[in-house]
Amino acid sequence: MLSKQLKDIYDVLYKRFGPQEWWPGDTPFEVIIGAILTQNTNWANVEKAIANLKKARVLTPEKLYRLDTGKLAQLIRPAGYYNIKASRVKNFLDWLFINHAGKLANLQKIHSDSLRGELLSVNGIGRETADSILLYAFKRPVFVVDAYTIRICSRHHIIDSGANYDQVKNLFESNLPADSQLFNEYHALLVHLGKDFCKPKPRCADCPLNHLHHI
DNA sequence: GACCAGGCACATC
DNA sequence: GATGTGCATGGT
Repeated sequence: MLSKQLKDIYDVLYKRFGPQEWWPGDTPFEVIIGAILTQNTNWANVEKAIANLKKARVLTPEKLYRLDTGKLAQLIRPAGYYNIKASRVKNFLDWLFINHAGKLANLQKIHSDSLRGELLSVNGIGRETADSILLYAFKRPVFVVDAYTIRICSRHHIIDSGANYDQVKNLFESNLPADSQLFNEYHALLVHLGKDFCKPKPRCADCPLNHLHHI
């Protein structure tokens, strides 16, 4: 039974690592900007970039929308890929202001599937970033898949290697209750596990999930 | 110095 | 649909 297996994994991780209290960020807007900045980037570097934005007092939709893209790029330099990420932040803001009056509150009434489609239409927002925004900024019961999720599930034979993003997302969403708090904690726990035990070059001898394979 | 980090778009086959 | 490449800083 897949749902029991997924629940067992969650219980093991929660007991081992405890609550993760994601997403780190004071406001939904900060969560969204962080979701774009953390693409393929260590979170510690993103924190430096966000600190720069706060220090410059531009971490609001209005201020960032008006800020010159080159200036934005310099502020977010520590996050890496700063030119392309500055464009991506701008693309999101263009969409927000042109289609939704620049107000995040206007997004609350949009259904998750529809909002996901709109976010995916923004150049620079892909599936993981869109799902992170839906779950962590808007509390929608959407499961976020990332490189760690696929690697962990693949190595523990929960999915076959080569499974794509949507297959893995569908697996979790179909076999767990649609609970945003559960999905929040589950994804964060998988990332924690991945950082400690599931790097590309495996060091999985002491992985907490190993004892679940009691064949 | 090598490796890695909470991806994505785009070109190409 | 699968695969390869550019994008870039900073920690271990």
